[in-house]
Amino acid sequence: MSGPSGAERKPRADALRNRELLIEAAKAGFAETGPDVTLEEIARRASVGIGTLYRHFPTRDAIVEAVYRRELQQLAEAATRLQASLPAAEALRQWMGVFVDYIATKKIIASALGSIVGGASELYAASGVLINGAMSELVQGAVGAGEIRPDADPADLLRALVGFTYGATGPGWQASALRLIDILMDGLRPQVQRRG
Amino acid sequence: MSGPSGAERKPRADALRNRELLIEAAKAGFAETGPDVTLEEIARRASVGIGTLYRHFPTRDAIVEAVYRRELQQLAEAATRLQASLPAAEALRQWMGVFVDYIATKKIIASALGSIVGGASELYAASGVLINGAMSELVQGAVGAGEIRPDADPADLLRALVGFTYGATGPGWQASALRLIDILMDGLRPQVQRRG
DNA sequence: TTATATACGGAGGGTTCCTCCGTTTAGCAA
DNA sequence: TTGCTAAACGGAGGAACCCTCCGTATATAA
Repeated sequence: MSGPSGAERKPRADALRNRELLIEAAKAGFAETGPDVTLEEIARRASVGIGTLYRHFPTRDAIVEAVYRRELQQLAEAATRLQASLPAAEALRQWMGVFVDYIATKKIIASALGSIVGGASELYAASGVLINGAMSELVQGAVGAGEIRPDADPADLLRALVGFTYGATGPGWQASALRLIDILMDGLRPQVQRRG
Repeated sequence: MSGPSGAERKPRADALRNRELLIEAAKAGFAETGPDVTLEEIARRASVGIGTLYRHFPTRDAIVEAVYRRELQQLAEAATRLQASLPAAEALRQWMGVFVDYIATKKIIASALGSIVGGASELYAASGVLINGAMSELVQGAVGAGEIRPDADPADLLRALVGFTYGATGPGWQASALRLIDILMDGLRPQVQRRG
């Protein structure tokens, strides 16, 4: 399935089509039913057999990753746009707000997000690179501009940001997350002879 | 099982004993095997039948809550002690550090912690009161002493703190959480005519 | 058109959760 | 101490979900 290289054939059209149906079905299933939607339900929504689902995605995590890699691509692109149009620290702040809005809108599964950011799993490496890279760019820009403290670690901040979205089910979580971003940004201001 | 009130009998000694065995077995099972330890395994460890486990704890969440209510009691008590011996903002900082250490040592299950703090579920109401109460006391003390900004919301800070422990499996998560607490505390300092 | 590799669907088995019912046992009253 | 009965027990069996394997279908290349 990696393209025609020598003796290999290109994937059949029906397989490509079914894979796409499964990703769309999974995306809808997670959004409507939640993280515990059964794989049988996803297969049913895609009008394919359960064996087909497993053939394309050997584990539940595999289909989760496929669904969210696309979503996270858009977040990474937002970072680039914000950086091009705003002062560095303000771009960082705005991006974090976009992140929170995005999580709220797309209802990304908490455990998947943790794995994507944690980076311990090979499966989520591609998604992890996108989102970790975006945060790194933003932080480096703000540090370079002298707008946030130089000891700010992008990985720390991404963990915090993901943590602010954690439990994204309560009624006021979004407003709470945005308030926390404000406090965090205040804490990131360059220190003026505080504690050495 | 709520004590002798009128015609009701007090619980039998064997039931009380088995309930205790189940809680201890669950605690050990979560710590050794992780959040996915089977209920059959917990029953086996406690040397009781699976029906007995269900009789005492109708759902997995019920036994999780019972295990962790005790753990969280100790965290709540730590807040009281720290408040009695340290300046207000320093007590808050230290308590958050103790919280992180506690999560690391006891390996509290992330989803349970989220539910305890979120407060949406009746099941976790007792545990939630403990931990939300502790944070409220600490924040009120620090606000009253003029050591942190008056708009600091205890529920926000608790969400942040829990979020910092999220994904508490990576190699450097603990140090990262402690760094984030530092940044958060910096952000909580009373504002000096910054943004109005 | 033919041959063959790719891809399919779903039956069946494994695991875990959960209930129900026959049996046991603890506690209370006489 | 004895008898009664409600509380509590254990585990068999069924449901739900995950996962694999194999007979069949189908897309693609020659």
